[in-house]
Amino acid sequence: MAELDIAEVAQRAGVPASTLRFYEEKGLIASSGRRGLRRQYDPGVLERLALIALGRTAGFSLDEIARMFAPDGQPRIDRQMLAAKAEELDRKIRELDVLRDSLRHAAACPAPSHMECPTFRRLLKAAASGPVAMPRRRTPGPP
Amino acid sequence: MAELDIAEVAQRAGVPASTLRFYEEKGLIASSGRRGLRRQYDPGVLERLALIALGRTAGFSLDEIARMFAPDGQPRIDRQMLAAKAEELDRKIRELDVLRDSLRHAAACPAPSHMECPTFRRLLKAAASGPVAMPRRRTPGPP
DNA sequence: GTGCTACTTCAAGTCGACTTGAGGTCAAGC
DNA sequence: GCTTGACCTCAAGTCGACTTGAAGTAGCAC
Repeated sequence: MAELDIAEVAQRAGVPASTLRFYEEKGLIASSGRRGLRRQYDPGVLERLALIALGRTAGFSLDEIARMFAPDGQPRIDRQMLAAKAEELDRKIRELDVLRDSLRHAAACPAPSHMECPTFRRLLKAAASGPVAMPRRRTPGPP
Repeated sequence: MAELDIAEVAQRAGVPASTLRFYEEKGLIASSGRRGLRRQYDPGVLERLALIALGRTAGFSLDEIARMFAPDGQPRIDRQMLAAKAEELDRKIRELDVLRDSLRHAAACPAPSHMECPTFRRLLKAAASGPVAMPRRRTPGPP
């Protein structure tokens, strides 16, 4: 039989079981049944979890991802949305490119203080005028 | 006289006054005095706020940024830290590059369902094996 | 001197994605 | 049959960066 125990899904998908329960509560995944208390999953859940991980990586929220599944569970991904996200990502990448180069310069800059480095000052001006949203990192941390 | 009122600093720096108070509480900025109750700022605070914005953009936390100022208020930025952040940023950029390209492909892909597109499936596998931390957006929102 | 209004303080609330803790249950091994 | 341990539920907590709300106050115009 092909049913997977929650522990196995957790292990294979690389997420804690608590996350699986949380996703279920949010309607992102479904368990195919129970053995006693324990959730059993259809192997297809792994693909679905991969899809969720992908969506998260692309910057979609869990709610947005939830909307990407048709009621029957089939992914129903709006191509326009993907294209829009790709463009958004592209803009962000460009910004990060500039930032990375500037950081590198600042790191290598021979000016005695960063405030005396023209490149650094230019960076500052840019930062002052065009703030970019930047992230927190996901740090699940140890038990 | 060159003192700026909190409202003016807020306006010029493009952040709400509440943020300035919050930053002060965190020790990131300091007001130069008061006129009555109202905070007055030295114009240098604008540069400092730009520095903070820059740091945020680069992915530093407020606490990390706080540590980038010497007790005398002068920025004291560790070049090694900058270089490390630049490398971190570079890795992230590469990941996002791949992701963007894949999203674009998926958006343009002629397969009837995404699950039948080989590129999409490859993407999925990658997402499943190497999860990437991705951000929340800063959405200050309307009053 | 009175009002208006933009500031002030301080505590508490928000957002998203989970995690943690307390107390309970059950399949399996001995 | 009893223990063990991994799962269960449900509520509450966490993290970071702020925002919001209530209640108070001072500078300025009149």
